[in-house]
Amino acid sequence: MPELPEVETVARQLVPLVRGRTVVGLRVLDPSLKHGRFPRVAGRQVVDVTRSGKRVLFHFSPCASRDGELWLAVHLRMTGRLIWVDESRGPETKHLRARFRLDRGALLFYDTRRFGTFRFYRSFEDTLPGGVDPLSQGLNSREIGRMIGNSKQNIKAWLLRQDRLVGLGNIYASEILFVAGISPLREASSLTAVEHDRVLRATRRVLRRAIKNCGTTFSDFQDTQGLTGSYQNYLAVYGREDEPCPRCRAPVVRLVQQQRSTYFCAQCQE
DNA sequence: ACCCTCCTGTCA
DNA sequence: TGACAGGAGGGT
Repeated sequence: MPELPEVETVARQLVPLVRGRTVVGLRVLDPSLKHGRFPRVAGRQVVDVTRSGKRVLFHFSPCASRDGELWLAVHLRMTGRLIWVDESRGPETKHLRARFRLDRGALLFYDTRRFGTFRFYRSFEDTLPGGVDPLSQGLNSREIGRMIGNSKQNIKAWLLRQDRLVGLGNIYASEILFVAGISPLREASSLTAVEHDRVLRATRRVLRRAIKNCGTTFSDFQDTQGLTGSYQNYLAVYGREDEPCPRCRAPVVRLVQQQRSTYFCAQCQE
């Protein structure tokens, strides 16, 4: 469940569960999730859990007698899930890829498709994503226009880039363009200043509402600690091919851009 | 600025 | 059996 609102939801839900606890150990069951060097994490405390782009960022205190602080970025990709269990007895082991044991309880990482990654960092600066968080203060529509520049990409593909805006994925890109009333087929550089403003406003409106609803959850598994979003009930166009557009009742169109589905209303979005 | 691939599962 | 799935890095 991996776009900005889902990752934000995961991070927020983990804070009260793991903050202040001491790590007993980390066991990696699937070596392919390891990226970069893996320092020793046992004995450190979890200082905080936040979101960095689409990654869940764990901040660890220094070890008693070792070097400095440590950060771990967990990227859930398509199917990664972080599940908290109080008793480590008898949890589901299918697709279990890593296990964090804390002083009480454990944090389990499940990932069916095994695209997820763990990456450790020695400094906070190194964890910073390449793009701008769309919910960050200070971002304005002029900056959107500047980032788009003369990009020849279609605006849907541009929104999916993580080196400009971070956090948008396939669901929210379609939803944002619907709210903004802009066709996903438009060349990014063709957007006007007014449309840059509509894109930014739509982005923030959609993301905030999705976060308020704990994100979008398709599969009907319920995560141990209530990681079940409800925003799927509010999706205007995503996954709704041939259903009536909520604004004009014309059938929602599905098309493929960059090998990924895009949904939009050909009547309302120009 | 694309297309493919990584991996596993589900559904028509 | 083939299309498709919330992602992104690598190659052309």
